[in-house]
Amino acid sequence: MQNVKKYFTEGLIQFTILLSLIGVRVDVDSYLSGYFSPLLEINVGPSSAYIQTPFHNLRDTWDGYSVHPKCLELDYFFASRRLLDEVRALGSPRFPTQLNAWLVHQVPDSSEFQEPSNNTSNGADINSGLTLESALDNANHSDLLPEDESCLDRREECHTEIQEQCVSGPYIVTGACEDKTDGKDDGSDEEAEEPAPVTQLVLSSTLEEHLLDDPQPPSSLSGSEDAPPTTLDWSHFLSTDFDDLDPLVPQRLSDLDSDISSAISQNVSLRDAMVRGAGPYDVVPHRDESGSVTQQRGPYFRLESTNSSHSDSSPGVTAGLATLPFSSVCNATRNVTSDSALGGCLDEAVFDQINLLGLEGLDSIDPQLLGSLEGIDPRVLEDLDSDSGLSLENSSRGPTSPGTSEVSSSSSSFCEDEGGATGYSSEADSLPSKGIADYDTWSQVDLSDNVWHDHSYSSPPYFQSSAPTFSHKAIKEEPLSEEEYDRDDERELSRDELRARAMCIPFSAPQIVSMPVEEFLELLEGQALSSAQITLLRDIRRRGKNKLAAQNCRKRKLDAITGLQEEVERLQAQRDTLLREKQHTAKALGATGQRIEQLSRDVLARLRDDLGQPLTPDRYTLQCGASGRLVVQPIRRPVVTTTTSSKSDKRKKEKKP
DNA sequence: TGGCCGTGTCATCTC
DNA sequence: TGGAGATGACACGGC
Repeated sequence: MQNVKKYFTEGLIQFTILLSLIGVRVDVDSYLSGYFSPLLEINVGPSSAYIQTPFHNLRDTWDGYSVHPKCLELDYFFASRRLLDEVRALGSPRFPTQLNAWLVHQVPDSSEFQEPSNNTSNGADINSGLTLESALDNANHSDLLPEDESCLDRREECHTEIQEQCVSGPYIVTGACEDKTDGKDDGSDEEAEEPAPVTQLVLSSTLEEHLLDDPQPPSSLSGSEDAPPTTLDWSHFLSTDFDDLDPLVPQRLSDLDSDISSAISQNVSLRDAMVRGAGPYDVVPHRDESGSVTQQRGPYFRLESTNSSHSDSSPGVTAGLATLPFSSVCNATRNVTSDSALGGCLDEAVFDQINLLGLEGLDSIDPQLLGSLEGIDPRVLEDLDSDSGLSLENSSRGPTSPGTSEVSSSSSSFCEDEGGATGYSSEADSLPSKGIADYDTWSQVDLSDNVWHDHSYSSPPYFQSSAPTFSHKAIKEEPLSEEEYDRDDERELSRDELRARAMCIPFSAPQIVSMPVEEFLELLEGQALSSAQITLLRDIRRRGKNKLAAQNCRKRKLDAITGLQEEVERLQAQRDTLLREKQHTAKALGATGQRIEQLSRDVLARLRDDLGQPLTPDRYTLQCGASGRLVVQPIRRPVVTTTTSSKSDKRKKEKKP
């Protein structure tokens, strides 16, 4: 029973859509007890959930029907979703048909590229039946004219898609691609080369077959003579209620033109078009004259903009309101069947979801990327945020570093950045991370790449042997090799080193500097040192730390200077840019002022006063009111009072008292 | 030989 | 209150 009901409803849906295509409106809601009510919504017009415009107010009373009195936004939105599911259940969506609709839609546009003779036989007839969009269509064509070979290439790609889809027709072939039309100029031989000749096309509707047999262009099917009453109602509606929509749509026709032109210029790819928000749908209102009243949802995305183009031709209004199908041609030619009609709605719904899926796919990528990034060392990621090597240095120092707690992060890391400039503590900090064993090597191994200063500290070899009781972690590192001992002996020792040696202090300067305060205090207390030795140890430690601090301070200073220089350059560039913009604005303002002045003169020259004399700019001026009205006003010259009169007045005033 | 630069060191301040 | 860091100022050596 469920299947029977399903088939019944499906057939009813198709029949309803077919009727709606020919202008007969059927309220399916009353038959389908609400479950298939979305069909009515689809028939009625665009979903306000998509358009986000107040046009649903008009839609509610459109054609005398009260569509959905409550919760229009959500209802339409979910209705579209339900319809999508239903159509999916009905069968596979026919995207090729929809694609052909797009291509057919391009027929009048490409007619500009065609020979006049082609227009007479193919797509030109489509244009012949158009009345509403003549001006807009011309604008589109004018926009298309400058299009170069890229557009042709796009059309060739489009043509390829047609062939691949194996669903094509004579109008599509001739209209979609210019090269194909050229081939038709040469003769009908080109058609033989078509991989999908017309006779081999499989069409899903009898009407389509009729169209194929009938050389008459698709638009003629829904010509003005056979236009259903609904189309007339629409025309009447559009012509009468348009002014009411004016405040709702402040955009101008030029905006629509630009949109349409852009949409046409990038028309070929269906995916692109769908992603772009169904831009080509804006173009479609051309086919409104065809009379098919299928409530395509084409204008959903662009309803706001299309409605704004209210001026003369009002094709945008046609499209926007309704719903008047962009694909009237395709509807008339191919999508007249229920499948096609559903496909018109379905395809958008499907592609909406595809777009959503695409976006969701992006979201789904992130975890993958994150997952792939999991294998990366977190420190590397931290480096990306680190503007300097300071934090890196801290992380690389490792727990075995004796100076981790003692030496500040900035100071120790700075020495690493400097390539081991002259900081012993820096070397002491960096050594463990580099696998260098002992602090005694700190001054020789790495530092001297760039700078080797005499003031650097080093501990003599005998310090190593003479400090067996020192429990610092650094001492546990690998001992110095004999070569390193020799080099340490050979190199010139600093003053503190010499003093330490002279006073038989059993610790190296790096050890003294890098060890924590607690250990240093324990060292002073537990080693039974003399006061001179303690003072020297404190001085060594103080000077060593101050050295690192000075290095850090200098580096920060350089960084600050560099940053300020960059800031200065950036601000100078910004200043130059602003100056250029100012000049351009001044030029534009001057040109506009001159143009306004010229226009004022022209207007005044055409006007006459009461005496029949032409108005001169010296006496009259044009004022533009807030309402946009242009008013001619006489120039009021200020009364010039001479100095003598003012003086006389003063005298009079003085005499009066 | 004087200037520049890098570095170490001191004095001072702040935390 | 002492330690540590920051910083200006100075000295020194190398180029």
